[in-house]
Amino acid sequence: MPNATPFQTGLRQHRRKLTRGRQVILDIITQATRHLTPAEIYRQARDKYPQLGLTTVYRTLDLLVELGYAQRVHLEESCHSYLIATRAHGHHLVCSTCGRAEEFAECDVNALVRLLESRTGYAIDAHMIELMGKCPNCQTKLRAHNARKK
Amino acid sequence: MPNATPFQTGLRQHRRKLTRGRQVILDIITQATRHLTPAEIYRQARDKYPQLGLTTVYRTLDLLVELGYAQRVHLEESCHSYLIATRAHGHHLVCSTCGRAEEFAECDVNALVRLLESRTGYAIDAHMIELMGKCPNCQTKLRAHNARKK
DNA sequence: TTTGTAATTGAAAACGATTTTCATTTAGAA
DNA sequence: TTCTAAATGAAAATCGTTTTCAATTACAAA
Ligand SMILES: [Mn+2]
Ligand SMILES: [Mn+2]
Ligand SMILES: [Zn+2]
Ligand SMILES: [Zn+2]
Repeated sequence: MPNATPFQTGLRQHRRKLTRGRQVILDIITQATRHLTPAEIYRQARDKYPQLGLTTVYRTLDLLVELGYAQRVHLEESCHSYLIATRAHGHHLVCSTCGRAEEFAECDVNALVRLLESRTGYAIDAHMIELMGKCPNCQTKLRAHNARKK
Repeated sequence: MPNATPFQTGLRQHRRKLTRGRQVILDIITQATRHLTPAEIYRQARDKYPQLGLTTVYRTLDLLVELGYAQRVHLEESCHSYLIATRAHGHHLVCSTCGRAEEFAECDVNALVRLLESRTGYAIDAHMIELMGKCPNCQTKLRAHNARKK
């Protein structure tokens, strides 16, 4: 099997199949210079492959992320949770198990901002920094749970 | 008018009214140690104020964010756009006008992570960093547009 | 206190994004 | 070529959010 693409190889390793829809979708996000929503990808994909279903677009994007061929971008709008505001400029450290959150103000992005502005020409005016982990409580519970299981 | 709360004062300054629903919602997120979705807030609020509508919860949260009494947290799940993955560990600088994105790998969070781990006891295992700004193209267009308007 | 009015409300419907279901098709190993 | 697990598309269900609208309410002004 000569000339297998990395995508073909990756799929085979995970016992997944290469289909026309998957190839078309990967091609689209490969060529894009901007982030695309599932609906946008669906519209573009149907030009090349009209019978493609939107469901398959969602499933394929999940697969591409899982296999590392695509990544998600988080945008400002929609799908939020809310926390009381205690500082003007706050970022959060959120427990991925229970949702508990600690606020922090330290964020030293100036050096990074300057570097990227000169590299890309963008005028950077905002940033989003969030850290995820396990809170002390959840760590304790998890340890107890693991001990019991042993 | 003695003893006005900061919330009452803030509302009056913006010519908004203090209602029972608004007070209940602010109380809930004030007492919470975790982030809460609109649906979660709605459920809790109805214990204290059964006739409250979910619509009002959404409207109130927008208001609280606008006035600076609440802030939004972005979570891992739902509401994404997608980009091709070109690096194992990539963050993005996204143009807020056209959506164009540049990937970058520099992210120096180790010092921050250590500081916060010792301060909070969390075991930090992930982070989300995204920068927003205007790409060179959009800056040019914007400048041209402003010049024409003058 | 009463009045006037803009702000606010809740119910219902509309909306948009995402997921589930299920019968059918298909990629690719054997 | 055969066989089967994987994948598919259409439709319906589900979920979060917004819009609409007539009724209510907070509160400034009289
Ligand atoms: Mn910051
Ligand atoms: Mn990083
Ligand atoms: Zn926790
Ligand atoms: Zn742009």
